[in-house]
Amino acid sequence: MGRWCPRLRFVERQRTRTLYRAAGSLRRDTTRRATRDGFRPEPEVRPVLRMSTLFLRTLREDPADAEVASHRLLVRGGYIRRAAPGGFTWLPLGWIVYRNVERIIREEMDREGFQEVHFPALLPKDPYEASGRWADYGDNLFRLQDRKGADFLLAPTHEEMFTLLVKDLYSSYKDLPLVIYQIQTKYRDEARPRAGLLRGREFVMKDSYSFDIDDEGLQASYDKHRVAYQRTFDRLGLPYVIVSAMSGAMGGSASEEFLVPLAVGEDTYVRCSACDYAANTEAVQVQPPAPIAFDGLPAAAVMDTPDTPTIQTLVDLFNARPELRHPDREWTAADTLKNLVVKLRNPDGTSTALAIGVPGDRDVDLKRLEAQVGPAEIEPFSEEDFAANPALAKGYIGPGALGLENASGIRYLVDPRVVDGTAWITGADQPGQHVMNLVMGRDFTPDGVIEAAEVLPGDPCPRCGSAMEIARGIEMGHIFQLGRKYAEALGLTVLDENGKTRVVTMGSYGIGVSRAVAAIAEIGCDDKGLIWPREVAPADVHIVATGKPTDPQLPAAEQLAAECEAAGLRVLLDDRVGVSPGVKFNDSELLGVPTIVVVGRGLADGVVELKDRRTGGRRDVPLAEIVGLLRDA
RNA sequence: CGGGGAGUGGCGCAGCGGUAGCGUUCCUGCUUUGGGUGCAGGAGGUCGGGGGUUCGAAUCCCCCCUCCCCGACCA
Repeated sequence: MGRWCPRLRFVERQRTRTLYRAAGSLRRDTTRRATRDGFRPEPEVRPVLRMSTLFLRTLREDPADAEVASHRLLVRGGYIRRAAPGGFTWLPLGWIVYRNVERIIREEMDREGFQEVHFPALLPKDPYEASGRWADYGDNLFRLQDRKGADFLLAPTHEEMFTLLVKDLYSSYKDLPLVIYQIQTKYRDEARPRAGLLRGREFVMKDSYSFDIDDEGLQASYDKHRVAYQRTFDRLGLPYVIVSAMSGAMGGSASEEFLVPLAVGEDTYVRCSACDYAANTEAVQVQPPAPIAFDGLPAAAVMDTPDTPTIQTLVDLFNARPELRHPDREWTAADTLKNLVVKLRNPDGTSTALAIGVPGDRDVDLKRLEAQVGPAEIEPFSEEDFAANPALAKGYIGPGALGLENASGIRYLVDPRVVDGTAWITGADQPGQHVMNLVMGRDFTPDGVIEAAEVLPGDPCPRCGSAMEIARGIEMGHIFQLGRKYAEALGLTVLDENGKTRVVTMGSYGIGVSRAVAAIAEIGCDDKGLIWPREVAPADVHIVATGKPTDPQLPAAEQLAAECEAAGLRVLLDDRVGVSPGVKFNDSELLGVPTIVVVGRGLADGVVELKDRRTGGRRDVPLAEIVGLLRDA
């Protein structure tokens, strides 16, 4: 890393940019890339994009197979085109937008001193076999064979390759810390690709990996990414919520997701209405209530409760029968303890039964459960399984039979709300019988606690106790302290200052690049079309020439476009002849360049119309002032 | 992988045993030029694929593929 100092380079870049801008010879956000030899500016002037020759066809109607706004509008606006199940072709405008997004991400990575590399997407099986992921990844992994029958895969992420690369080249603590990243096409054989770019089987991801000697170093690398991601999403114009995520069985500790709040998103998260707590539902930790003393609690009693197969019928029965009624109030589902038995399919192919007890007013959330028991997968407990375990009375299962020490021998875990001294109505392990006043800690003792009950709106925040709300979002980024799992599996060690071998600790950090394009489109659009933030837009200004082919508007627009180009602005010029103004206006709104200039009937008075795509606001501006206005905008 | 819907010119749709249609797009000519202008002429389709039934299949039957929506999984 020695000689190359990105931080310094960045400062230098800023300075040069200011100079260029002052000279009016550089477009505002010109792309400049870091290389070992210094900064190499791209061509300083981008030629005007002319709609008369642009490889573009906008559609008058929505494509029928597109549901979400971003998919609909990106196809209709001629940005992308479906080419394969879960795969899209980028057309010229789309590719410009895509590269802008990529550039912003790259700049923010480089700014932190992270270094870019590039792996193949097509990889041999061996490293993934060594890490165990060849088996663990399951059907989502694209697998193929070469002509000799050797196994390959199309990489879904590159932890193994990064780990091996560093192992290849580095062997001393002096080489660390290190962060390297790539922007790569990734492949996942999604069961259901959908929503256009939001979830494809081929997509582009920026993934970076940090390598540190100790936990403090890992934390520092993690924090750097956190900050870099915040800056990146700000520049992309994407609102986001940072939520705690499950690091689960992956062996990591800290893990956070950057979610863009969108109803079309597939991630459910909770957010506190009072404090800044936010978490993926899988990661929500319930705050257990205080235990209750056993003194004075009535004794448990078994009751005949025929025809009560559901929680609701059970509660109704208890409220209806005088001898079962609660002395002070109506019974509710929250007074019951619901017990569910599932089968865990372990990665090694074996199965274990697991029983879960949750308050009867909520269901078991299979996603939360799976996050807790991963990498095992959940299967329903079948009729045959019930038959094989006679201690279980289906529909009347209770703590009396559950537990490693009890008749069923099935491990029994309960919700954190089930604390010592709480009394429950629950199954009595005999058909048609329930037990009431069964007290936790006195009458039964489960094998442990599990976070598997569903999270409901209004549940108390684990941090401050205020009511939480539930929202949907799309995962745009994930930062994750991997720890030593991959380094251990693949033997990545370095010598420390005492000459002792140390296993390196790692972090992995991803941003969905192609997904970001869709998310930005989704966030910004309206019923007329797309609205890009300026930095990712395909142009700074969309100049529309109206009037007959022989009118002065077209030459005036050409002239204006040339002046803008010279001033460093990126221009999209609608110079199509014989296209009516209505069509041009509609296209300009569909395409979503943030600023639109109409060279039209005001030209006779020396003015053009300046339109803001987002607000719809428009005003006449003297032709002579327009370039300055745009440049300073 | 379960449940539901659908595949017919670039796009949107109709046709549901008897010669493949409409709108839009595209091409030509005229017309129009501040919100998808009007008129006329034209181009463009292995009716998702394969098998079967039938004198005859876009249409009926079987298998497969693909797309969309809701669930189970992921940036």
